[in-house]
Amino acid sequence: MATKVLYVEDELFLGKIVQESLESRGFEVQMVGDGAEVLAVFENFMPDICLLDVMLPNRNGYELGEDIRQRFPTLPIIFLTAKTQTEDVLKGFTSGGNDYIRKPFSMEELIARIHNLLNLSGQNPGETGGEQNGIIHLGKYVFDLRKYELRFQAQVRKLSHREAELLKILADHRNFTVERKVIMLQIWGDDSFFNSRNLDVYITRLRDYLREDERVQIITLKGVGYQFIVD
Amino acid sequence: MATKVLYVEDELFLGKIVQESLESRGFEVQMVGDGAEVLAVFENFMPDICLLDVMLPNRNGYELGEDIRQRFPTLPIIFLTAKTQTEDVLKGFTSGGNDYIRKPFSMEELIARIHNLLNLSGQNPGETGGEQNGIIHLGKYVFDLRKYELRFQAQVRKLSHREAELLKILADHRNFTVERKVIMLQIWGDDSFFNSRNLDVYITRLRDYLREDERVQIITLKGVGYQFIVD
DNA sequence: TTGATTTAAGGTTAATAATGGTTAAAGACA
DNA sequence: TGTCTTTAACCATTATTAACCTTAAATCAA
Repeated sequence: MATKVLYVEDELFLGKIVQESLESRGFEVQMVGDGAEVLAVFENFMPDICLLDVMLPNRNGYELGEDIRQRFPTLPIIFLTAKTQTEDVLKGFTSGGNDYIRKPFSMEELIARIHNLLNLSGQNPGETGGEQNGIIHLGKYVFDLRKYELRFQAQVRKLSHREAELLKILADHRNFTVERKVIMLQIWGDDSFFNSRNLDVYITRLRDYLREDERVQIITLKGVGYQFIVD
Repeated sequence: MATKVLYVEDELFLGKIVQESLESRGFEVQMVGDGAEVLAVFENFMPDICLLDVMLPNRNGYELGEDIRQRFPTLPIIFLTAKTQTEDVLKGFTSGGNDYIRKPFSMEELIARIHNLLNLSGQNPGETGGEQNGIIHLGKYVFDLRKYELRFQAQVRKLSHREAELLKILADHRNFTVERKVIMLQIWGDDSFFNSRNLDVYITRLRDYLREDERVQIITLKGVGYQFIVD
């Protein structure tokens, strides 16, 4: 499922360029030219993230941001500010959005910031952590489900079947508790393994593989199971 | 008015468990065991959200999802996928639902995702204080619920599962009274522990951990419970 | 009513039990 | 053979129990 972007922009020419550029990267973009129409759009387009130009014809972008924030408290918002905006306005908006970008901006920067925000609010649904075509983003790591590869920067580590199974289960439930017995049943499917130390061995290995990014952690809930934390 | 959930599930045993669990949290649940009957149900039960098992006897859950989506474009849909589902099927469903959860899932996760999609705010009562993204500020301390970390200035203390559970209960009720038996039931869930000194041991530990800021205190109400005071 | 005494609840610390972590070696499989 | 999985042995951490100590409320005597 593509990440949905609501993009509020009155300069249609710039808007089209940004929209197409985002779409070419796999985002689903809904562009709105008039600030007054925005809240109506939410009726049939629930975005994963909002991009708001602060200079809008009918309403101030910051006000709009506050309205959105009130209705959807966890929805990430990025403000786009013209470089003529004064610092005072910037200061004033500290309450509102999650990020802002000065125009003119590069698409690289915009996309990086979108990814950043979507990865940070880790409890959003599904692919917020980034699953697409069997690719799961886990902090600075990339886990390729099909190839059983765990990539970090330039290095690629081939995972074994068991390693991959376990990592997949953890990743599927990231930021939630997975009971030990659930993992056991899913991987070994057998009660007789319940006193084996097998799972522990693989947990140790994954922790070792994931050591480079401390925002990725496997937390033990003794007597219960594990929690795979990904910021 | 209770949130209405339409739950399509052919495994009746699992279904009953999930249904009762949801009902115990205040949801109104209509369970349907046969995919072919689903659209008829909408005649007299208009849900706020749909839970669809993708492996159904008469129809594919994804098809069903598309039908529902067509008739009710904004109705949130969560797919429940069995572990045997292949990745291809997952890829195929990109058009459909708003979220998916792999079986087996925890009720916590299911409920969190339902809340998330419906934008229902706090599933935990009493978090009016400074909680955001699982971060609770307690005087000069910062308690990270997800990472089980208690931070004070530069130092970070990893909490164990029990320590974190207890601190969370106290923090959720900060500046109010929590009865001893409430804590006991929530953490140990068992009357037989009522004469154990277990809770006292953990209270001692938390007091020790929280010693640095005297505006944070755990006060004993003898014969009743505790009061977690945070200025 | 006041202060001493009793008593039950909780505090503290150490010991024990249970669970998980780590590492290496043995077994299984291709 | 070489790689992956499992087992085993040992270590570390966490949870629970136990023993003993402290405190606050309740009771009782004057």
